Amino acid sequence: MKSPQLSDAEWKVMNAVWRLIQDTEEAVTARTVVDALASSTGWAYTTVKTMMDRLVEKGTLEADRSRKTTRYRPCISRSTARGEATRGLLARAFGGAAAPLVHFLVQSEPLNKKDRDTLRSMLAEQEQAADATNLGTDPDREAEDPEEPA
Amino acid sequence: MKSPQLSDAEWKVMNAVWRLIQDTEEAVTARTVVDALASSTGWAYTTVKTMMDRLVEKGTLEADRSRKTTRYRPCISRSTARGEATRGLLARAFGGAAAPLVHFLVQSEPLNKKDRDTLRSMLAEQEQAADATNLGTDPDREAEDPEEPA
DNA sequence: GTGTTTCTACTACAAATGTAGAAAAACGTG
DNA sequence: CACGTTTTTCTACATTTGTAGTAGAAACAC
Repeated sequence: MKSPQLSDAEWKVMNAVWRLIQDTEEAVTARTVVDALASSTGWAYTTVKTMMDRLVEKGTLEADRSRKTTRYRPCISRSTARGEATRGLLARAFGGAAAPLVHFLVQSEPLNKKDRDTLRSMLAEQEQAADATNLGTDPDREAEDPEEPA
Repeated sequence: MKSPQLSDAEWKVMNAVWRLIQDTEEAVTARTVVDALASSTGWAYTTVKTMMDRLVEKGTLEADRSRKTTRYRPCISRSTARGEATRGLLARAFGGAAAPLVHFLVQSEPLNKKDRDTLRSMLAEQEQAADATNLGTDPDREAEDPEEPA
């Protein structure tokens, strides 16, 4: 079920596919992807084709061979892939806890006003959710602090 | 200068090294690391040793051969490594922009009260910094929104 | 239908990663 | 010092990733 983590080059391909699909609403050909990547990577047709076929094997892309030229479409959404990659990073580098990564990100890359506002309202919502859950509960105990496993 | 991205297994080793160093304040032997990883990975001595030596080649660990048994110590701090890994993820999967990842994280893993508070005060600080910078400036223009490159 | 352009399928091959065994070297100790 | 215990060094080997060439099949262009 869990698609394997994408490699660097695979991300480039997938990013192109997601973008193109979004633009055209249509499954894309390898050629389209090659062209889309040409300026940034300069990859040969066969290079991209090889990667796309490998991605099909991995279940990340799906190939539609019903027409003259094979069309590809993602099997997982960009956000799913992002989620998996993020969980991977969290697991590998942050002991699984999201908070340190959030802090790190906000620290290292100050957000602009819009993002700050969005974030604040997300926090407010969580505040509410927490309040609701914790009515009549030990007011100090809200969420454990997962520590890196030994 | 930029240490290469660490692989999964390498993160496990480095995590063990950072943890042990923190505990003991002393450069560690391969044996110590093997033992520390034994329960979670079951790796053979030579496996760990190989990885540690490769990490030395990569400049991630430093070997001190002045004593009978080689001692290793990290060449980069855990936070530096985390930063690099995070930048890698941002570049690969989020078009380089931190905000979407922050939102994603906060959404997918609600923060506890302490973390929320910390985060809010970080935001407040950035608010202030932004205000200070923007005195007498077009009040709408604060930070551009980097878009995924074509 | 013949030539030209494009695709597909295979194959290749080097570097990196994951995992470890074997043999040699060094250590510690009776 | 001879011997058992660790360490170190080398070597090995399967997989995955990055990158592409070739040859034959298909499709297109007239």
